[in-house]
Parts: sequence; C-alpha cells; structure tokens
Amino acid sequence: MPYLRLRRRASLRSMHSVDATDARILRALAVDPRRTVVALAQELGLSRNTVQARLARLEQHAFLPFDRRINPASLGYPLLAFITVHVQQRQLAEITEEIARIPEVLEGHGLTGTADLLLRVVAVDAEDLFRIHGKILAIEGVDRTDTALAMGELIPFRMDPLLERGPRTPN
Amino acid sequence: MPYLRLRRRASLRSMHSVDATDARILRALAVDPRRTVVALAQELGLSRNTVQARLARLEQHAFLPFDRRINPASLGYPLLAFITVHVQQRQLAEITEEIARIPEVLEGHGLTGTADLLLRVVAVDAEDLFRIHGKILAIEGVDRTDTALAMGELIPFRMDPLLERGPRTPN
DNA sequence: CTGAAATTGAGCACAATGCCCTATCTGAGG
DNA sequence: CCTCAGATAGGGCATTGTGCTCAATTTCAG
Repeated sequence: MPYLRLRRRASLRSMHSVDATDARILRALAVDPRRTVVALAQELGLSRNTVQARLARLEQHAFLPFDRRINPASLGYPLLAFITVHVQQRQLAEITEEIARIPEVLEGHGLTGTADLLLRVVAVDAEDLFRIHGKILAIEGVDRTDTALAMGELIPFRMDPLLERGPRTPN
Repeated sequence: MPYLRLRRRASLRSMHSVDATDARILRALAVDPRRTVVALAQELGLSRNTVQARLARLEQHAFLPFDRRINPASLGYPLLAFITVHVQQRQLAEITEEIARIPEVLEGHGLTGTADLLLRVVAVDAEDLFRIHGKILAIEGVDRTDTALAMGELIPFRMDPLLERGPRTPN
C-alpha cells in the first residue's frame, strides 16, 4: 500500500497564513473596503482570478466577523470602559457565562497575572456604566472588580504597521 | 434678510445615530458581510433604494475602518497581551507618540483610575512580547508597566446583543 | 529536473450597481 | 388639522462586477 507523499509545496490553502501579496490586498481594502475585485486586481497588477481566489481564502481564514466594524457610539453607547475582574478561579466558567449575559460586554479575555478577566464594556452614560458594573459585581464568585473608563483612544485601532512590514517578520 | 428656518424633522443624516431598521441591516450583515444590497432589501422587506441609502449613511457614520476585521493571528501574531502603562502625566503626549511607533501596538486607550494607558499588543511569540515590553518600558517618562497575556477569548467580540435590543434603550 | 500549486487570460450568462425620476407615505412643527 | 421636508417605494436603464469555467503558463520546493 503506497504511503501518501508529503506535499511538495506548502499549499496556502492548508496553512492559514497570509503572504505578502495578501497583505497588499488587505492594505488596499483598508483604504476602501468597498473596492471591487476588478479594481483591486488592476491596482495591484494581478489577474482578477488571483485576487478573487485570495479574497475567498482570506474571508475564510483571516477575516474576523463583521461585528467589529460597527461603532458602538453610533448605536448610542458612547462610553467605553475596561473592567478587570478577580474571581474564584474554580467558578470561572459559570462566571463567564453570567457575564456573557450582559449585552454591554463586547469582549472578554482570560488573563495571566493578578487579574483574571478583562472586559471591554460600553455604556450609554455614567449611570448606565455604574449599573452594569453592579451587575458584574453581584455575580456569585466575583471577588473584586476594577473599572477604568476610557477617556480617549490615544492610539486608534490600526493594523497597517503590521501589514506594511509584511507577515511574520519579528525584530 | 430671511433667517434660516429650523429643520422640521431631525434628519437622520445629521444625527449620526442608528435606528431600528439600521440595526436590522447590521444584524443581517453580521451574518454574512457579503450580502448584496438586493438580497438585503428582499430579506428585510425594504426597497432597494432605502437599503442603498441607509448603507451609504452607515458606511460614513457607523462603520469603523476595515482594519478591525483582520485577524492578527493569520498575520503571524498569535499572541495577544494587554499592557497597562503608568506614565509621567505631563509627558503623556510624547510617550503616546513613542508607543505609537511600535507596530505591534494595535490600540491604545487613555484611562481613568490608577493606570494611565491600556495597550492592546500582539506578538509572534513570548520572546517577541518580551522585546516589545522592553521597548515600552525604555521610553522616557514611562514609570511602570504591567503585562497581562490573554490566555483565551472567553467572550468573543460581539455586538449582536446590543443590535438585538435596538439602539439606545438602557436598562 | 519534476510536478503540484499558483497565476493568468479569456469568455460568458447573469446579477448587482449606480444613477435617474416620480409617486406615495410619514410625522414633527406650526 | 394642515404643511412640508425627509423617507420610502417602484420603475427604468446603461454600465459594471460577479461567479464560474477552461486551458495555457509560470513558479518553486523537493
């Protein structure tokens, strides 16, 4: 029985990574997300087929859900806060589940170090934030919380410096 | 000279907010960002004109840059860390500028409370993160930093709970 | 050198877009 | 209750983009 031969050349389709060409596509999209495939191809000097294939792959492996492009402020939640939560470690799963029931919690990360959880929370106003904070603190197993209001996006979210550098090139 | 009359009805175009219909459009887009205008119109029971007009408005006022949909992991930066930075307040501007030069810093917020800055940082590996941490700590005016590695996205980013509830409806 | 993977160019039916226009509906202000 | 700006609907039309296929060519790790 013949054994399967190793792939001669690593298929980009199997390794979910992004090469320099993908990075160029991403940078172009960052400028204007509505650029058509045709426009991208022309702009980057690639064939439409190539761009289309790469975009399809990117959509599957490199794109996060669309949610992230929605501005909470335009939904009526202009306040942003980061809440760190200290919990009884062994109840972490249940606590996370409870916290996830709070709509204003947009994102939650488990952390190393002193804190256990870092939550990204939005609110309508200060009073609203206070209410949300209370809901979190009231959860069984939550020991302590620490709320920090974001006063300004000093460094607005960006990915361009990494795209510019090209993928996977440390130091 | 005739004075300008006040607008009779607040134009959605001037108030950058999102109404319930917009929220429905956003939710549909969240399911599949590639939905066409025609498909959206049919699905929501609206005319193509309406959807097209609303989308154009949303694109201007409610959508954040495309960057946010790019997964840093697929660019070769699988590590995510949150670094809180304590600084000499009066040098905040210069320090922010210095930090902004570090490509791996994706996002930086000025905070109330004990810490001054919260940075979202990605890295290739632990060693890489250590290096980045060192760069930040070396900046003139930075007093102390506190690095917390994100071990898991316990609550993945989401906006749906807020969209579902409809805009601006606290408690 | 070899061959799988990637890219290219070309073609084609179909769908979507970007506009345009007019008619109707809606609701806050007077 | 009336008015009117703004929103929606529906129709049309030229242009463009998409999704898909196929065969030829290029690229590059083994």
